[in-house]
Amino acid sequence: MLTPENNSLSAAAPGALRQVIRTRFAPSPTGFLHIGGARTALFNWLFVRHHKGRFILRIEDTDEVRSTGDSVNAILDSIRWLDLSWDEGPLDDKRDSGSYAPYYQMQRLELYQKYMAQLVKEGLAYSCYCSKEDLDAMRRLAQLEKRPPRYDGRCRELTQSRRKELEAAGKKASLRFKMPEEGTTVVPDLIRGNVSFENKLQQDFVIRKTTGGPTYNFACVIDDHLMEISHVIRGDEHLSNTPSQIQIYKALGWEPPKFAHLSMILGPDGAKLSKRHGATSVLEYKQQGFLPAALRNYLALLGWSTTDSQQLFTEAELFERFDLAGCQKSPATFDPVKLSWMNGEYIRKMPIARLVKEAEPFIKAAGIASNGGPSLEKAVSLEHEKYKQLTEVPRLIDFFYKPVEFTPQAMDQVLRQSGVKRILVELAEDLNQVSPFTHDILEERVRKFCANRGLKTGQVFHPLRAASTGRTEGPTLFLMLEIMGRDMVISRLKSAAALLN
RNA sequence: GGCGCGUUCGUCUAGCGGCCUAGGACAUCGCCCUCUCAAGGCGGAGAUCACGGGUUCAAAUCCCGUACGCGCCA
Repeated sequence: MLTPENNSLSAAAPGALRQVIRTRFAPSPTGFLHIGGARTALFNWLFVRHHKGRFILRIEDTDEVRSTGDSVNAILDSIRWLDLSWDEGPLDDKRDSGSYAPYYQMQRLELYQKYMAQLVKEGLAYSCYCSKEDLDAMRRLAQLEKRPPRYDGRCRELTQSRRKELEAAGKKASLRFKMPEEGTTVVPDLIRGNVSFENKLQQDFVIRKTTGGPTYNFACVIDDHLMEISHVIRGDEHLSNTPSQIQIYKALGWEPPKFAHLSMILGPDGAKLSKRHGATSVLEYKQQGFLPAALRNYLALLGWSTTDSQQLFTEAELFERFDLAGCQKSPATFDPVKLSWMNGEYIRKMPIARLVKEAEPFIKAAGIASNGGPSLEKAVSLEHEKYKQLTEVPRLIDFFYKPVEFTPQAMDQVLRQSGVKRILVELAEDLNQVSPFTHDILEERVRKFCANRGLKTGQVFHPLRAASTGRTEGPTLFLMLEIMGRDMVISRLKSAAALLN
């Protein structure tokens, strides 16, 4: 049971602590966490880490039909994977719930009701008995008369007795907020400057649905205030809602937080990024072998930049350099190619042991078992500079662990060339004498092999690679042979030779 | 439809009145390195700063309008 008394907030004076930077990410659990949401969460998080404030996670689950527990889990998993640690929010084994709990809106209904009652009492909100049909008719008429379709305020002045009648007739009521009819509401936005809206063009918006639940615009205000959010950093799509919210703050005698509206993320065709553009869920990026740090770095650059256009940032640099002033007003197009490049940069900088650890799930999923072959560390390190995504690791090392499969190019362009069979047979014999079987000795030996026969190095190197890996591309040859080991190399040379006539 | 926001290389962006013959990054092209593929190094191409008017000695930068895109309301 939540009452103002046991809500610890009543002890803390709202507004008094505003110098503490507090931001929040408030997703609706109606699906997975998508890239746009992740970017919003990231900016809130970076802003807070820069200012040494607190990052709050709040679940806006008041849409009873569309909200699901699975979505909550998917979103929390995504945020955890991205490592955007929240300081307060849904309980988690190691996180403090904070003193502003609960963080699920459905558990805060009594709080909303309290402030709804206050507004009604002060004459700032009123019951509206219009049915969906009434409202539809109103809209159609407005369209016919070429007026903007907005609620005409007809229930504002209902008499007590009329109200009773309607209620007796079983009419369900929503609660509407009385918007001021004159003046303008200015939204001071940290990214866009002052944006003003004329009050007479706004409408008396619903704050409580007929089902009894609060609407987004209302719950959001109550929570942001009670949770002492200092900066509301959210997507552009909420800018038009902000004047309504500011009026609620005013009606309740509260000081609004600072606002910052982030530009949207678009797909390659200029439309808002969505499923038809490919992967939009954060978890899909995990599956595709992106590293959280790389995704964070890439996302940070979508709509934010420094004056020197720095591209790669350590986490500490991001904390230090991030600010709202560097945020872009215009929307940004998501570029998977650049993300991929950046991920490659992160992989290259990663110590090999760490890379192996990160890549292991992908290696296992590809059916590669490391027993019976070289160590994964050795195999993976050979192509360290080549991976852009973790998903590429298995197919660049699998020939160490699986039977050789010859690509058409390896067959046609290399192995089936004349004289190759003989080279392979002789090479197998020659390399069998090599000791120790190390890359420098091997290289010396093979070069000598070429010189003795008057062959160009390429005439031998390429067949050697094709025979031992089945491919025309791969890691640096002699180091690869060393790691493969004498037995495997010799036997592969022999069986490749046997394959040729 | 009304209101709001936006518009610099294909993409992300620097730029906040003279430093801009517009800088960086990804992508692209060429060369070098080289046993292949990468990585790396060097270099090139790529933006009439959406368009049209102003203001100013001077505008990508300030003001107004138009177009287009997007968002919100329904």
